[in-house]
Order: sequence, then C-alpha cells, then structure tokens
Amino acid sequence: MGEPAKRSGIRDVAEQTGLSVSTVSRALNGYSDVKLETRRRVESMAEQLGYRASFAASSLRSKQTNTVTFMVSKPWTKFVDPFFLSLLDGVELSLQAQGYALQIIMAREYETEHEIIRNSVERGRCDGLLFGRTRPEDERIEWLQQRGFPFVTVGRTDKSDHDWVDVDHYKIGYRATERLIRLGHARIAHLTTPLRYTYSNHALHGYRDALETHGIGHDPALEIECYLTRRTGADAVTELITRGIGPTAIFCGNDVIALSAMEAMRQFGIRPGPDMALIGCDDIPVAAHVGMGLTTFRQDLDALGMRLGRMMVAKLNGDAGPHQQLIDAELILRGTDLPQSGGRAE
Amino acid sequence: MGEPAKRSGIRDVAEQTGLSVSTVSRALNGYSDVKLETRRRVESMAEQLGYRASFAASSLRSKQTNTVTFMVSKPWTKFVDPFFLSLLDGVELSLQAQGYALQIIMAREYETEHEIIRNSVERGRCDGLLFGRTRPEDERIEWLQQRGFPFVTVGRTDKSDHDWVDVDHYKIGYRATERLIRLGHARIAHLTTPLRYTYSNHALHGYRDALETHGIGHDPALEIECYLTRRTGADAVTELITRGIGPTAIFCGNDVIALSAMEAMRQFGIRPGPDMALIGCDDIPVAAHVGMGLTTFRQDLDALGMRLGRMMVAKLNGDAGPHQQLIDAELILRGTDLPQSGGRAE
DNA sequence: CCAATTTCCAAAAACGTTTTTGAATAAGGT
DNA sequence: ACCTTATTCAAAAACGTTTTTGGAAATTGG
Repeated sequence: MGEPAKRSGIRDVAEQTGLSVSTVSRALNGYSDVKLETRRRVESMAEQLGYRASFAASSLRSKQTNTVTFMVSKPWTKFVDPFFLSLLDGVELSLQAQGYALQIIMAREYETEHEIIRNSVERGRCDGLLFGRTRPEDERIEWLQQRGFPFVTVGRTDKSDHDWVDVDHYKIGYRATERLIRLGHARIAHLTTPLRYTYSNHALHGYRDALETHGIGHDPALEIECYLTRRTGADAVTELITRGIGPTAIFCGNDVIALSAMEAMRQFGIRPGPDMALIGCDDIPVAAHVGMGLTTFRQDLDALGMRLGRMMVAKLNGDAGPHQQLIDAELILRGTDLPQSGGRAE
Repeated sequence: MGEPAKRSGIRDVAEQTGLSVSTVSRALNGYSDVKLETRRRVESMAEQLGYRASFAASSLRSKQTNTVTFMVSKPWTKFVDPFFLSLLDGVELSLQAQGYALQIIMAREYETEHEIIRNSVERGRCDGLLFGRTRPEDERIEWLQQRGFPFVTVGRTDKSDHDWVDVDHYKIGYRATERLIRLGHARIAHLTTPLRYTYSNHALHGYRDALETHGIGHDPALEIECYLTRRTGADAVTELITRGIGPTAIFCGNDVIALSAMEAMRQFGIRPGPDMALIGCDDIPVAAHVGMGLTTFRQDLDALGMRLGRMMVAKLNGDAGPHQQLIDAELILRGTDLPQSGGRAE
C-alpha cells in the first residue's frame, strides 16, 4: 500500500492548531504559561496527528535524554542470571515511575566496560549511569567522578565516596563462618569469588574476623580464589583434598562455586553436608534442588533494584548525596550446614 | 575540583586542525574524498581533544541511530531468565560486529509493549526492533509492517509474512508425544504454555498430530492451559488427578510448568517418572537436578540470538527478505520419561 | 480611568552535527 | 598549452526540537 506517510512534526501541530511552534512545545512539555484550554487543544491535535517529539531533536536542544543506562558485565549475563534480572526489574520500576527510561547495554570484558561508559557519557546518550562489579580501585568510578557525571553503583570501592547500594558481604562472610564454627568446625575453607571485586574482599574479611573472634587463626592454604571458567569450585576442592589440607567445612563466595565444589566432592566420595559442611551465597534456583539442599544466603534483589533506581532519580533531581545503602542478606537453612559428626544440628 | 571542563565539539577539532568542520566530519565518518594524511591528522586531533560526536546531533541530522532495540516482556525477565539472556548475548555479539549498539527496554504488560514500541519507533530512538512473545494475530507486527519499520521477531504469527526466527515447537510437541507413545502411554496430557502465544499452539498441534498419527484421538480434558501465576502446572495436575481424568504421562510446554507439576505429584504420592512420565521443554538449569532429572528439550539460544542479530543487520543493510529461520531443539534424555510399567525404556 | 502586573503567546536563536553544493587545485589527454 | 576529469576541501543549509526574548492582551490596584 502506499507511501511512507511522512511523519508529522511539531510544525504540523502548530499549523493545524493555529498556534506557534513554541507554544505547542511549551504546551506539550507542561509549562505553566499556557492556558489550560490551549494545552488541551494542542494535546488532542498532537494525538490526532500521531505526533511525538523526535528524540534526537529534543535531546539535542534540551541536553537531556531522560534515560538512565545500566551497564551489565558479561559474566553476569551468563552465570548469575537471576541476580541480574531481578535487580533490573526493580530499577526499571522505580525509574519509569519518575519518567525515566531504562536502557541496558552489555560489555564483554573489563576494558570494554570502560570504553562503553566513556562512549555513553561523552556522546551524551544518557543522563545517568548504573553498574556493578566494582573493584577496590575502580577507574570507571574515578573517571565519572572527575567528570561530575551522575552514577550509582552496585558495590563499593576502597574509598566509597560516591553513591552506591551494596549487599553486606562482610556480614555474610562473618555469619557463615560463625555458624560453621558453632557447628564444631575449626578447619573452614573459604572459596572466594574473584578478589578483584570489592565484595569478595568484604566476604573474605568477614570470614577472617569470625575466625579470629573465635580464636582461630586463618590459614592461607584454606583460602582459594575461584573463577567461573578456570579454577572453579571443583578445582579448589580437588586441591584441598589432594594436597591434604583437610578442611571439614567450606564457605563459598557464591552458589555456582558451591555447586561446582559439590560436584568434585562427590567424585572423591565425599558427601556434601554429612562429610563436609557447605554454605553458599546467592540462593540461585538450583540451590534448593541440589542434593540435600544447599544452605545459602538470599538477597532481596527487587528491593536492591528499587533503591538503586530511586537513588539515581534523587541524584538526577539535584539531591546532592552521597547516598549509600547497605543491605542485609537472609540465611536460608537447608541441608548442607551440618556439624562435623554428621548428625543434624539444632 | 575544577570547572566542568566544557566538552569539545567538532568545531574545536576543526579549529585546532586548521580544517573546515565539514572536512572533519567527513574524515571521521570514513568518506572517500578526504586525503589519507588529512584523515590521520583529524583522527589524532580528535583523540587528543577527547572529541566524540554528540549522539543527539548526529542522529538528528543523519536520521540514523545505529541502535537496535530489543524489547523484553516482563514474564521473560522473571521466569525464563536463561532463555532470555543467552539469546541477548548472541544478538549483541552479531550486532556489535556490524557497528550497531544493542539497547534493551522492558515492558510489563501487553498493552505497555505496544506503547513502548510506538514510542521507540515514532520518536526515532532506534533503527530496528527485536521482540518475542508473538501471537497468532499480533497488532505490534501489523503496526510495524504498515509503517515499514525494520523488525525481526522471535516467534511467528498466523500469517508469518515477516522476518522471524523461531524454535520448531511443532516438532517438539510431536517428538515428545511420540516418544511417550512409544513408551507405551496412551493417556498423555499436555500442559500448554499460554495459548495466546503462537508457539504454544504449534506445540499443541504437534502433540495432537502425533496422537492422531498413532491412532489416538485427543481428549480436550487432557489439554490444560497453564500460566506462571494462576493455574500453574501444580493446579493442572491437581485437576487431572482429582477429576479422575487419569493420564499416565504428561508433556509440559516448558520446564517451569513441569517443575510445578512434579511438586503437585509428590503431594499426591505420585513419583514423577516411575508413576507418571514427564517431558518438559527449555532445559532450564534446575531441570538436571530435580528428582531423577527432567527429560526435556534444549535449544541453542546463542545460535538463535546470533541469527536474530544477523538477520536484523541484513535488513538494515537493505537486504529485502523476508528471511525466516526455523531451529530444531535437542531432546535431552534424563529420568522422567519412563514406560507405564515403571521400568527404564530403551 | 490610568498605570502596573500578570497571563498568554509569537518570532527567532540555538543545539552540534551531517549533507549538499560548489570551488579551487591537481592530474591527465590531445 | 588547453580542455576535461579527479581529487580535496570550504561554506552554508538542514535536521526538529526547546529556550530565550519580548510584546500584546487581559487583569488588577488605586
């Protein structure tokens, strides 16, 4: 059927309505100096003509995009799905309530992350930026701070003099370790998430402090850094066993590591739980269904996302900050946190 | 500390380099009528000044955003995570290889979906659109077709006279049902995904055709439409049992339904597998770990995503189409597809 | 009834690029 | 040497809005 049906611009609305272009613009953008009746007339004509302001034109002139970008790192997309998605859901909800659109972009590697941020910011594609996977010294954050560009992160840095939300991984590490100690364990291993991320260090310190509080020194041989591809939980467990380091319990930085560790245990004929206690973190969906159920920590990610979004909006509205929110995780007791004897505790 | 450090524009590059604005633009955009040495000079000066073209300005003038938007529906974000994310990963990969950015926006309800599409298209926020959850009669598709806007969908409509990629759910339904028949089952229930989606109907027809081919008529009482919230797999199983409809096997439209169904079976003292055979679809991560392992169909979503992205790029480059790709799923045999007797088949 | 506000709107400038148009210079053919 | 064609660049128009500026009409106060 027919021609492309040229889109109508603000000019057309002005002509059809007999008003000037500027008045139409002001009417549509809710300025106070246009009579209510005029505004009505403009709105209905715009509706009738199917007019919508060109995004490019309006953001060029107004220097606003009404868009917030969430940069998601590749590892998230692949492995920690639920974490990532629930979070986004909350973010989107709180942003759109204030008229901001959420836009998501993906980065494959760390270098790409920085480049993507620079591109997004310098080309003016968004008004604010959200991202996670923060590191103790994070060049992205320094770059953004120096530029005065609005951003909020999921996770802290060493300085943490910016806006962030974070789950209290220190407390998770402390509580997990303390629970294992109370169950009678003394040789407790900790398989950490990659230590380049700040939260991994927080968990590690929680783990160490709990040991120390209970008069147990930390043994470097019991602390193993794990990744998603190379050196997984399975590799770490293999190392712990073959080298005879002899832990009786393990606290894992996340559930994926824990699952991988359980896999290796079974290959060595060790029953996760009875033979070696185990506590994970994240409460991914499989956690409840694997073996006797993995004891782990659950985070209210919807809430985290909502706060993240609201914090961004506040910042965008000129609220100076800094705003920072630490969130507690909930311990989900299942089957793998057992005393050394093998019987059920409590 | 200091002032905001005014961003440098193309003007500055022109001045610093002694060239005209237009030449700088042409150099940066890879036009042929600028001397190689000049281009070099421009590029290094741009780099030095940290110049990047304003997104708003360039897309206003050129009427191109170099951006493709993927609209994700709420149900996806919440429940079918892995499906959604692997797909996006493939899409992003193939798009960025051709210089396009992937942007993701979320919609909460069906009405919102349409509105979001209209907004994105009419405001000119992207050059192409991707989305799934297609329906037999899909107004989004009609609207886009009528407007001549480039789009590719995951899933078909009744007409399917546009570009799409899809998993062959007809074949999945047929194969699942046939397998159960071969295992000796005659009373086979089918818990469908919501029938407003096209693919659900394809699966249903596959199921029915398999029955018919093997001389079994289909019984409407055995076909139950399931949702994620109300009327889940558990509700359906409860209905099948309490009403004495008496199936000996069930083919579920997806794994979430299957899992929910298994839950209900256990409450009735029915063992999923031995007492009632079960085949799902999607191969979500839990599927391998639940009970004796759920037999299901796996889809190569990375590949699906890559094709989706490539198709979009082809379209954007003027390749007329229509391009359509049907993809086969792979049957993953685990523990729940058992013959009626209870022993293991094959 | 006049001056001072306030309310409402129009004209024009501005946003930062890309594209169009055309001119100057260099190269090639006879 | 002269005409034609390629090459390389500059000037100016254009993209579709929002914002600034200012003026006319309506309202208020005395």
